[in-house]
Amino acid sequence: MDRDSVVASLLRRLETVSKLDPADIAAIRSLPIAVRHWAGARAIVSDGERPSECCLIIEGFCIRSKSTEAGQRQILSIHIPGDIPDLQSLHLHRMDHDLSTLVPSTLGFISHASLRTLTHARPNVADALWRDTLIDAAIFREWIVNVGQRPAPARLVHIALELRRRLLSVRGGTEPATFEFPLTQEQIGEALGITPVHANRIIRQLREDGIVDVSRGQVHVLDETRLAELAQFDDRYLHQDPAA
Amino acid sequence: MDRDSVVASLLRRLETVSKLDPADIAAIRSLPIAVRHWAGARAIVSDGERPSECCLIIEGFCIRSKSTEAGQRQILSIHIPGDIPDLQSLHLHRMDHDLSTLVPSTLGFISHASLRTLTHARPNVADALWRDTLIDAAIFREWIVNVGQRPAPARLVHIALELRRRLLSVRGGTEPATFEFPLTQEQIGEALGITPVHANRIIRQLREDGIVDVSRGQVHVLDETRLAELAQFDDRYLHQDPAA
DNA sequence: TCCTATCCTTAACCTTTGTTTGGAACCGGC
DNA sequence: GCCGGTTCCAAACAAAGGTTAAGGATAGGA
Repeated sequence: MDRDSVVASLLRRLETVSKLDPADIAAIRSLPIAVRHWAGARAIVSDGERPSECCLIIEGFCIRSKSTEAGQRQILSIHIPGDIPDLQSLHLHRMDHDLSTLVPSTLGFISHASLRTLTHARPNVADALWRDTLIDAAIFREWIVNVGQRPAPARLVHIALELRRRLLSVRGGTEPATFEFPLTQEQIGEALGITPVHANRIIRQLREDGIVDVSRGQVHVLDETRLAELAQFDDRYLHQDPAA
Repeated sequence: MDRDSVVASLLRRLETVSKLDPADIAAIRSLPIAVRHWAGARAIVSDGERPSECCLIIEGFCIRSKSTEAGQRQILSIHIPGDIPDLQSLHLHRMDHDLSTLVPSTLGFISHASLRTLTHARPNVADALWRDTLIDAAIFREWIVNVGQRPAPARLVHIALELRRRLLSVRGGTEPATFEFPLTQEQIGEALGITPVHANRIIRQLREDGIVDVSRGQVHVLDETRLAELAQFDDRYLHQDPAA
């Protein structure tokens, strides 16, 4: 993967979310990024560690998760190319959760030192990155609502629609009827706060009802109208318009 | 309330969480803050609005919450003096949730303009405030785990212990057996993702079991050992040590 | 080709939580 | 001292989700 397309994914992301002037863009372009390939289902950084770099997803999917003492795991967020899922480690030095790949992925590592130099030199870039972490937090808030208030089927379709919406900033175009959703039923359960058995139940139900088919790492929307009605998905919390 | 003690609550908070040099502190001290009093259970900023200032809690308690179309409300966080619960509005211009008082409170309003000037002039202060919003996000992550994975009684004691721990940075001293917890049972339900009836059930159960007594806006710890065992509370996610 | 591991699927049964409802206690205002 | 609204308390029943257990599909490796 060449350098330009590596930075491109990051820039596309920051620009869908913030306004940057040419000098800012040039400064971001000159960030040193170490590209590495990762297998699927592997830890990138783990709870308790003190990383000295942040991880840009260039290709693939990652998740953040947190485990209780009782051994249960909660998935906190799903990440796509262009995301820097552990940007918070720049200021929160000790990890309080895990970051790992979902599928084989290409990752770009950027040292905290170079990011700190950049943000101190260019307040505009600092603001853009800060804003990025704030959107991250906005998504966490929506997930609290999701897990706390919605019944399990609505929970599932809500995170699916969120992912589809966010993928637009990478894949471009309009919202597709079929898109990648590389979670096993067990992982779906971990994201929704339900058991894998119950995840299976609701997936089957949604399929039988002709609303949506979640299988083999993909989502196929069967009935867009009833899906929207069930999910109550409003993308405002994603703050994707830099002007707004 | 005099100016010094107003800024003091903010400084105490930022300093328990970040390192600031004398020039930074002086700059923060010179921020214009408009002090206003608010009744209990009143909105401060609402979902959809575009505030032009941030709100520092000087005295009292506030909550952030989000409502679904179905009319259910989820409480997202509880805030105490020294917190700036809507600091995110500095970069996320449109509110995606509500902020309101829980009890009569004294609030200090700081304009976005003056905050932006300050953060651009002093990258150190920007980092401290950024870090503050990142801790906010870390708490959201823990709440996702709380609502997603823990049974209802553990959920309740977990947020109670979190509040007690955070109150230390305001009240000082060591963790008290009795502390303020100004939520009605209905609000407790909204924070835990359960109905008020079920909130009542588990509160009663915890009291009968001699673990903790939650009543009249207060928490009385009856058995510290069994409480810790039930809550599995580990304060690492609060990132209260600036050095760590 | 078989073997193995992972994932998906299903069923029966049990526990937790939601629903509905009603009453008691408390509190501020008159 | 009474009154209307909260808040708290409680019981009976219903629904959602968890547990356990087991068989079946799929895919990659030997």
